[in-house]
Amino acid sequence: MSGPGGGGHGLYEDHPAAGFLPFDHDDDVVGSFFFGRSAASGGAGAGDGGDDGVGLITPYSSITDYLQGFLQDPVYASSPMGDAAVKHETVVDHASQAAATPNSSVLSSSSEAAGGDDLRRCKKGRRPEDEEEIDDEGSAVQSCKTNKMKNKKGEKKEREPRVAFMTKSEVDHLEDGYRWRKYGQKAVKNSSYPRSYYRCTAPRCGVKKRVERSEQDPSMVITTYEGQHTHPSPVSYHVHRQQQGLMSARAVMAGAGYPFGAPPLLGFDEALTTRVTMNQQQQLSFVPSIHAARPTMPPLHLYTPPQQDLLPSVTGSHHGY
DNA sequence: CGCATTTGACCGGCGC
DNA sequence: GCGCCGGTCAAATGCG
Repeated sequence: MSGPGGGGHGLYEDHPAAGFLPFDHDDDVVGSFFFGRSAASGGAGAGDGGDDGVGLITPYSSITDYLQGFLQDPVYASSPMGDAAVKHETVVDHASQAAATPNSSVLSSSSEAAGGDDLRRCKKGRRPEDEEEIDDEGSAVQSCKTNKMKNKKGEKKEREPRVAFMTKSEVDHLEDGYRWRKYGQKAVKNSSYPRSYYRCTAPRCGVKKRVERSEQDPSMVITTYEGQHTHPSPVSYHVHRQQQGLMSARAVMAGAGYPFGAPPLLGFDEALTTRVTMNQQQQLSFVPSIHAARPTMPPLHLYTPPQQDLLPSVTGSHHGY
């Protein structure tokens, strides 16, 4: 295979662009950027000035919230980067709201709030010819990677907005309320941990996510979402099976004036608690937030729900719903 | 049996 | 131009 596996220059240690990293290009950067920033600056994005590319997103209580909120939020979707080819990165520290989401943080980037979710499914490789596929909705789908990477004018294709979460977890694949199918795994450079590739199993939903462990802190899982779900989270079904704990948690969110309304779903949080429930021994190492790891994170405008037991006891099946 | 995962191969982008 | 590397495909395999 082409698996590089080891060696190389330390992206994590000394990425040249510490202040502003082209997030959309290499997710190794996620870790690098994140830690670099947190360690280097209390603000101003660790960098050579002028770079206000790094901002703080407010209040999302979970990955699910991001998936359904951030990616659709016009404010961030159309984003400050305007038409420039510049990428915009955003950081949210979910650890600050430890109670609600004990240990996840977020990075995000969008290269242009491009929505095109029709760039999926590209029969690359053994494809004998460059045929064009028609997807279920009748729209032409570029069927090869070449086309996927470039638009008709030969320009580089714009990547879909991406959001990365760092979560302290012992399991790699965090439940977030959606169903995912793993379609690949690769060893990544400068990391002893492989990166797994998942795609949403829902028909016509081109959302992908990548999961990898932080080389610097193996207890941290970096989950990068790309794209936007075109369907509601199947976890809603699961929610119905929840005890009031979770439901009340949602109520709290709503009642507290949650900026985008109560999170449609609490899939991720749910997953967290689910996992804890499933494997008690994980609980001890799972709970501590990443606060300790990143003490210099600036204060964020984070939503902190009126405290209650936001971690309902959940009887979880391991599946998303 | 159907679906998910594993895994080696392949392709394109990009840096040198 | 070449090689490295990330990303994806798809056959094989595993599992419920």
